[in-house]
Amino acid sequence: MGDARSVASLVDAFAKQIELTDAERIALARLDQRERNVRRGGILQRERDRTTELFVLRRGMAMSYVLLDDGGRQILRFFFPGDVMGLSGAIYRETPETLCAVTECAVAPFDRTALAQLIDQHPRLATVFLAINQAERVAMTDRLAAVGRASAKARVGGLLIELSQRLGEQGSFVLPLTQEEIGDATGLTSVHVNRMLRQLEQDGLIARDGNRVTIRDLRALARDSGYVDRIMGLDLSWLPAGR
Amino acid sequence: MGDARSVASLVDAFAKQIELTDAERIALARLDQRERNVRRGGILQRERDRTTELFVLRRGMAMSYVLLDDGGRQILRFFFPGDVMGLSGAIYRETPETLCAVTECAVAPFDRTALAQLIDQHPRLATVFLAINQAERVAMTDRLAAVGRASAKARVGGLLIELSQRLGEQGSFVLPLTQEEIGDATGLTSVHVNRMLRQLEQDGLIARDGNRVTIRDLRALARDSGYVDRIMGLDLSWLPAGR
DNA sequence: CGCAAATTTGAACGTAGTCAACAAGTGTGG
DNA sequence: CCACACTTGTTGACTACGTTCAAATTTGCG
Repeated sequence: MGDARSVASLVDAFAKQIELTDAERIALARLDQRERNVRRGGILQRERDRTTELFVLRRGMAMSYVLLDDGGRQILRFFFPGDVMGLSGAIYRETPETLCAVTECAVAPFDRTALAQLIDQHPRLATVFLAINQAERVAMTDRLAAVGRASAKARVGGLLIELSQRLGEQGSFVLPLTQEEIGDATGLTSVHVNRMLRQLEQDGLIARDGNRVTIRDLRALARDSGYVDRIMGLDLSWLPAGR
Repeated sequence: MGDARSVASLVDAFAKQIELTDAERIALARLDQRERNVRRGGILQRERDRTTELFVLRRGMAMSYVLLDDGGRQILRFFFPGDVMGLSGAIYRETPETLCAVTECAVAPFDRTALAQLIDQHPRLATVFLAINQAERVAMTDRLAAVGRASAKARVGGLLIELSQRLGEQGSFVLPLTQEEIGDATGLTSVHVNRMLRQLEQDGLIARDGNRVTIRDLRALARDSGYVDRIMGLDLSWLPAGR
């Protein structure tokens, strides 16, 4: 919910969905008062940890993943400023997934009891939370469909589009992931990711210069990748008035 | 969240997570008063529909899926009695996924405004909703990891375990899915699903008699499939008192 | 500068997909 | 009650996409 070089608070993220009352703004702001910096590769919480902490990502880019028994890992999603991280850790006795900083990050940690208190006092925000959560589930749905059915080229192309929407301008951005990480997110080997990247380049769909990627033909890339844009807005008009 | 031949209400499902107050029970019961029967294959809501309706599944088994541009489809999840269906349709202007009855079903429809009202009056239930939702996201996460990395045999094996937990006793159940549907859920072709089923049978991991499947060696099947049991309970001890 | 990580390329292999044909089961209408 | 159509399941031969293994090259960092 904002671009990775920018800074976004929880208030910003929620304000994009509904008109917040002053009391709601104050309550949300209380959740991200503290700030902690995390360096590239830093682990915020590890699979199987017992933790009750959640985070708002303020600056940078993070990801969540699970380790597979064969030693590999599956990257589940990427986080951008304004996103809440670690909700699943808060509701399970043991965290099911690892949270890790992709780039240097700033996060605002808060405890799940603060979340409970927020919901108790501002029920409408609970619904927004629920909606945002559901939107993330839908996004994961798209990933599942892509990983299940799409060709390697389409999967890589789709990921590039997603990243360019989040952290680029005019389709140009610095790729913060290694090819191995792209593979772990798309279910491919790093070798094959490499081949697909060069093929996309050769097809004229993207250009690369070092770590900088430029989408040259978004239309064609989106078509080839079966990319679905879910930014087309939630509809939260049915919520009751805020407190 | 019970077995598919049984009947479960929303109250049952929530009561498994927390101690409900009388007022909460009444409020939840109000959501599933009406009952509608749906025949096998019936569509509850179609992708791109504009609907504001949610459902509690009372009896039977249902599924959600998205259609892919190449004509295929990806089955996203299966629903069992006590599960809430259609939340994503309620928060998006257009439903992102189709809801379809796998077996003959009984559902209780309610409008999203009723959900908003519930949350407003019983904020604690909102948190439970959020938690259940998150648990579903985690389950989808496991699917993503499986589809992304696991072998065909492991994917099919994992699905069989999941189904046997939900609708079987002693690892024996009537498979309500065609092999094509299993393929659409696991990202495989029906032909290959067939091969994997017979291979699992030949390995002595399962037995088949018509549509009845019996898990012969759960231990080995779970190991080979990298099955993760997420039933190991949510931790909702941190919620405030109910109203 | 020197080392480790990341990228790039090639060749051989294997898993799963495709195409095709047939068998078995199911429901429908004559 | 049977004939027919249609869906579902089963099997074989061939294909192709992506993996594996290995090695060379480049990049970035201490």
